[in-house]
Amino acid sequence: MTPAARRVLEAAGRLFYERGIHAVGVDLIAAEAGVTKKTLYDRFGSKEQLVVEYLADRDERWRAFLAPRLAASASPQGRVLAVFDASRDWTNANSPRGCSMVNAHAEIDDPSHPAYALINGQKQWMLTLLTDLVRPLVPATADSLGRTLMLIHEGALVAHGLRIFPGALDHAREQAAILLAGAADPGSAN
Amino acid sequence: MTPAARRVLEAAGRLFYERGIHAVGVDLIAAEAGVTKKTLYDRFGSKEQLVVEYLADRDERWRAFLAPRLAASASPQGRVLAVFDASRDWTNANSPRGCSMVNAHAEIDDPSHPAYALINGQKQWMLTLLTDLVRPLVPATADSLGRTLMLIHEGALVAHGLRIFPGALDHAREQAAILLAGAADPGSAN
DNA sequence: CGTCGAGTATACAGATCGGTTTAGTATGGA
DNA sequence: TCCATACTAAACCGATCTGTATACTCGACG
Repeated sequence: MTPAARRVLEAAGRLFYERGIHAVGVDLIAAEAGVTKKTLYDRFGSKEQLVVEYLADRDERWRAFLAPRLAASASPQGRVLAVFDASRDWTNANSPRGCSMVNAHAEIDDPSHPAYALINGQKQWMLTLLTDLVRPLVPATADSLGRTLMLIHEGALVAHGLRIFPGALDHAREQAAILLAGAADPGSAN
Repeated sequence: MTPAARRVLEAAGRLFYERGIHAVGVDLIAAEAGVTKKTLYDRFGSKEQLVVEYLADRDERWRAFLAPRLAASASPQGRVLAVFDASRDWTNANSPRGCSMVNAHAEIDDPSHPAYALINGQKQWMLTLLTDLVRPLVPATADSLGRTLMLIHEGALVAHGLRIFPGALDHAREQAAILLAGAADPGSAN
């Protein structure tokens, strides 16, 4: 990726996330990147493709942010909680307005849009991750617990983005810890 | 509200929800409503105001949908579960693409936009409702349990809208029931 | 009978949209 | 030296955007 392309992607990412995809025009992106529209179209071809690369880049950076924290956790419980810790730090630093995938989904109705598969894939990856992390703890009910953790996690991202109440991700982490403790205990419902 | 205004609001609500607010122009709304643009602007004044009335109307209809189900439940537990049941039926009938408030929020960056207060008010209303419903059960920890239920509920709406896994609202209801059962039990955490 | 509100039809305005085109500059490697 | 790549500058395209203006019809109501 050329330096100009990197600046375009940075500007597009910032503007798309803060103002919404349809609300941001390519002229503004080019201007903010200090680049002409010709360069933008030479590198990305279309606004649609730029949207796809924006989402792919954000997902990639999130996974790179999460990976070392997962690797640093020794226990399954610790790894699940590391996901919530990482989400808290990530949202505080990069996502005041909630999940970029969810927000982008709100603006894209066409399921054949190339961003659709990316958005769905990202959520499936998170669900699979959480489910796989709890499988050693609760082999029989890993799917159910994974889904519950997913709901709490997604709910916390929304609550954070809409400022429903402060500390949503901390609260989510607490509840996740309780669920994990209850799951480890044999006589528990789930 | 005149018949033409009602048709405009119906068309706007359908199109805004299905395609996104910025993706739908007033010309299309007027055409779908079988109305001229002049009539639309005579009744609503601006697209922004139409957006506000779209969200207000949807919120009003949701509350009207929920109210009798709450009234029909005798116990606090039953009323909380009635919220999840109502959400499941409502989303199946009206919200294949998730919460209209969350989706609208993704498209509105300006906190001074009149829709902002409406969106925030709707979420605060839901949080207060859930918290007040569990207060008789757990007077000391109602705020915490209300927030947890809110996270699960919002997460389920997102999971439903993004098709993360099927039956998200049923799963949310199950988990809510477990939380309520655990909360009623004295020796429990939370 | 007269008036007023609600509506249609249509043209228009100015801005912005995504995207293209033409022309030219600077750089670095074969 | 030659040539491809990366870029700037700026004009241009047709379409669409929100919003307005003009002129008219129709029915209800006093």
